[in-house]
Amino acid sequence: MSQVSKQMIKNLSIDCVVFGFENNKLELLLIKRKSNPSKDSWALPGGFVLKTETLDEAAVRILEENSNVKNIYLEQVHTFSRIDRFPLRRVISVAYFALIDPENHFLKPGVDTTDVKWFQVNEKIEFPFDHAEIFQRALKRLRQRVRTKPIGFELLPEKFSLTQLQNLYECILDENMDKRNFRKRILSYNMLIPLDEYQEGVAHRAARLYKFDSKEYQNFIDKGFNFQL
Amino acid sequence: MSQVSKQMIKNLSIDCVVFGFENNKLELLLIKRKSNPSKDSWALPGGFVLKTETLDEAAVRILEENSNVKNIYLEQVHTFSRIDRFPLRRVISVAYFALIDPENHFLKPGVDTTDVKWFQVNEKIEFPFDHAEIFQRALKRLRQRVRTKPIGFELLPEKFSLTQLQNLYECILDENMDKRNFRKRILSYNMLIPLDEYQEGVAHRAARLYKFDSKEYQNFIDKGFNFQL
DNA sequence: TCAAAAGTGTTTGCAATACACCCATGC
DNA sequence: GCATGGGTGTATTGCAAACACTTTTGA
Repeated sequence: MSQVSKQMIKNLSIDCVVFGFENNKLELLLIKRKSNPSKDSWALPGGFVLKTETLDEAAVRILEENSNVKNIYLEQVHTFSRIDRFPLRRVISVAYFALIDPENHFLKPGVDTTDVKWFQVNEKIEFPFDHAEIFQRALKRLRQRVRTKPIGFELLPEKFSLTQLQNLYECILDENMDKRNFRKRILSYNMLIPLDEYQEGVAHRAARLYKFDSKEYQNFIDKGFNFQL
Repeated sequence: MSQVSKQMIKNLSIDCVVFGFENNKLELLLIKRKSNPSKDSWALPGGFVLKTETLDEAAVRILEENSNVKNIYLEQVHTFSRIDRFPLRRVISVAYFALIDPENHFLKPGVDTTDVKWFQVNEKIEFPFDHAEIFQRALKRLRQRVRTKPIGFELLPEKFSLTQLQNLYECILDENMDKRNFRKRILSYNMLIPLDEYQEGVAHRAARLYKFDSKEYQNFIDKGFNFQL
């Protein structure tokens, strides 16, 4: 521990806003803090940057240490610097955001964590510190992202129905979309590969499943597009 | 100086990417460094954050101290953290960007600065440290900004012609636009107030001058729009 | 009268929207 | 056979794009 703290940059931390999608709801990954300040409250996974790593590297490490979530892409959002944002001393925090499929990640509390859990984004969450602000900022980024880059690959299971994808968009943007127009648009990108597989065990006509064409998907990540409603 | 350095957060700095528009060219404000490292090279105005200020406050202070440019709006862009980005020790730097009208700001070198000057963005600039990367990131942000929010108020004189405004857009995006379509589009926002004033002393038909309707301008800043070509 | 930039409208095509009914499945 | 969600096509509208000539002014 003394060795670890020697390497830490004590005034610089990372907070991770990790979004998931499950049961047709947008979710957020939170950890329960083992120690003070704000012991026992549910907070964004976070920690201090080490002298030997970049911020991107720190974000990946910290998320894994807190929650066991690994091998994901984290993107820097904003750096928060309110003077009293952390009660013990001046700490500036760099926020990262990520999208993952909850099904694919086994959660395990880390060293300074007593629990890790998914929360629905639309339930009221009492955040400690300035985490409410950080979360809002990340959500805003997500909403902007969904309009300009394809999304879903990271949030959905490998095989999914168009309705699932539409639900994801509707959850993120918090608005309803026309089914026919949505399908027309999303299929026109040629980013989805229709499979010869269908939903099973549902009490209605089974939906066709699709997967992403990762080449085309990547292509649109690079080029961007303009997805309206 | 010892008092000042006591207050400094020595591992956290700000770098400012300040854009201007003059003679139909997009410009960048650089300072000439008085001391090592990279003494005498032209660099982004920067400095260290104080313990008593937020990042936004630091950016404003640092830009003024470096260049005398004041009373402007600076927006956070990204935080840079390459481990060897600063040669003397580990320093993380938060980049800010701003848009100003060069005519409205009298430049004056600051304490650690021997000179301040506008450079054209399309000339090759040899940046020290990771300033090339920071600059590129800010330019990208500017290009994205120009598509989604009105721009120009901060970069142009109070009264300007539509051609000037179009030139600004063309410089930022580095592409040519159709004059009629540009005018149609920009006027349709009802963001410009036509004046009963015209260019003077030009060897051709004098262009009508306009100014921004600051209420509508602000409205579009808040709502955003989608400006294509 | 010439050069140089200002100013102005119309047509065309594509893409966004709105909209309603039949289909397959499990119970 | 009914409830549940899956799946499909067309007509309309509005916006983006392409495009060329006349006007004004100073030199």
